[in-house]
Amino acid sequence: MSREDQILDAAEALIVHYGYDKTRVSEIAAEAGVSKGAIYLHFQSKQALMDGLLVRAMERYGEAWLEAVEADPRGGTIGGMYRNVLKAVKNSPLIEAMMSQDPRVLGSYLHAPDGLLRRAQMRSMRAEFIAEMQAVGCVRDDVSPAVVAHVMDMLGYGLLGAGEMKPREQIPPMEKTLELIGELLDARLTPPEAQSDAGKAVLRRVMSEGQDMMRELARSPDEAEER
Amino acid sequence: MSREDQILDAAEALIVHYGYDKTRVSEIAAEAGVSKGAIYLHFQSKQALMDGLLVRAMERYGEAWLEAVEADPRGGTIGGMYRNVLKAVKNSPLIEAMMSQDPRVLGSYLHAPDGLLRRAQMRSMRAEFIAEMQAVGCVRDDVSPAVVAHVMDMLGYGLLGAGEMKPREQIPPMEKTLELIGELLDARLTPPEAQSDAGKAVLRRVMSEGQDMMRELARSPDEAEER
DNA sequence: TCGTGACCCAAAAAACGAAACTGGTCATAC
DNA sequence: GTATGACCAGTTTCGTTTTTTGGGTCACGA
Repeated sequence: MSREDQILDAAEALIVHYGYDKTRVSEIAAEAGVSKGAIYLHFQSKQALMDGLLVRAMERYGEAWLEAVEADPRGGTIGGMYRNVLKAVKNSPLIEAMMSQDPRVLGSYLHAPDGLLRRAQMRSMRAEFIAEMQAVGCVRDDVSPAVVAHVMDMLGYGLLGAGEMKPREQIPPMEKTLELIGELLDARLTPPEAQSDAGKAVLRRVMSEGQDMMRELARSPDEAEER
Repeated sequence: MSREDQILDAAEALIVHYGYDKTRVSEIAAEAGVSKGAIYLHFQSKQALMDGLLVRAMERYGEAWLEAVEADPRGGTIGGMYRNVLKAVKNSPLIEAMMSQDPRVLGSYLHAPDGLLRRAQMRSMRAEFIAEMQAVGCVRDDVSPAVVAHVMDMLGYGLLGAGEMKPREQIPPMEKTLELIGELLDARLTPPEAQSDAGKAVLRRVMSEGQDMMRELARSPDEAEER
C-alpha cells in the first residue's frame, strides 16, 4: 500500500469519526505514521487531501456498485440499479456523509467554494443517464428523464435522511426498503421487454465517464467557478 | 373570527416569516391587536401557543387533503392520496416547515421536550393505515405495511428536503414529480380491482382519529414522555 | 534529496463585564 | 370581571481583551 493511501486511510478513519473540522493534519499524520511535512509532500493543502479522499471513496463506491449490478441478473434495470445501491454504500460512511451532505462529518468543507464536493455537485448527469436508458429500451418513453432523475434524488435523500426523523424501531431493514423501491421503479418505468445487459452497459460507460470527470475536477481546483 | 384565531393568525404570519425564536409574544400581540396579557388569557405559555398553532394548521391541512382526495375519482388509492398531498400542503408553509422540521422556522421549538411536535412524532399511524388499506383491497397483500409506510415517509422527506440540495433549475415542477410518484406507487401497490371509494372511507376515518389524538396531545402537555 | 517537527502568525476561541432583551406576572384601571 | 402594559428576573447579546489553536513553512539532519 502506498504512503498516500496510508495517509488517506488515516484521514478517512478520523474524519468519519470526528468530522473534518475536528480532525487536525497533525493527527492524520500521527495515525498514518508519518510527519506533518510528509502530508504536504503529497497534498497541497488539507482541503486537497479531503478532495483526494472523496475521489478515492467515489471510485471505490462506483466499483462496488458496478460489481453488484453485474452480479444481479436483473441489475440492469432502473429498479435493479437502485436495489444494489445498498451493497455499494455499505461500509462506506464517507459516501453516505457525502450524499446526505452531513455537516457533522463534512463541516466547513461543505462550504468551501473550491472544494470538490461543491464543484462536483453542480453537474448532474442523472437526467442524461435516464435518457440513455430510454434510448436502449430500459426505461419507458412516456416519462420525462428530468422528473425520473428528481424522484430518484428524492429517494436517495429520503433513504439517508428519513432514518434520522423516526425512532429506530419504526425503521424496517434497509434491504427490504430498497427491494420495494426497486419494485416500484420497475413496475412503472421498466418495459417488460427491457434488456438488463443493455442497461448494465449504459451504467458502465456513465460510471467510467463520471470517474474521469471527478479526477479532472480534483486536479484543477483553481478553475472552480464561484457560486 | 374569534380572538383566539386572530392571535393564531398573527402568530402564524410572524413565525412563518421570522421563525419561532425571533418572534416575540409582544409582537404577536401587536399584530393581533391585543395586549400581551390577553395572549396569556388564551395560552398558558408561548410554547402552548405554538402547540395550538400546529394543531390548527394540521386540522386545516387534513381537511384540505380530504377534500382533494374526495374530488379526485382515483383519489382513494395510495398513489391518488399521494398525488393530492400538494393540494393540501399548498399555501401552508407552516405544515411544510413542520414536516421537514425546518430549524429556520421552528428553531428552539424543535428541541422542546414537551412540545407538541416532539410528542406527536413518536406515534406513527402510517403502518396501521397501510394495513387498513390492504384490508379493503386497496393495497396488495404481498407487501409489508411497515416497509410501505417507511418508503412513503422517505418520499415525503425527500419531497421537502431534496429541493434544497440541488440548483433550482434542476428541479422539475412539483406537480409532475407528485404525478410520477403516484404512478410508481399505484403501479406496484394498487390491485387493478381496487375500489377508490373504499380507500377514501379509510382515509376519512383515520384523519378523524388523528385529529382527535392531536387535540388530546395539545391538551395534556404534562403527560409527555422524555425521549 | 527527502523527511522531519519546531516555529510563525493569522485566525479562532475563550473569558469577562456591561447592556439589552423578553417570557411571564400582576397591581391597577376600566 | 376582564384587559392592560409596567415591571421583574433570568437569559442572551455584544464589544473588547486575552489566550489558544493549527494550517502551512522551511532550516536542518540523515
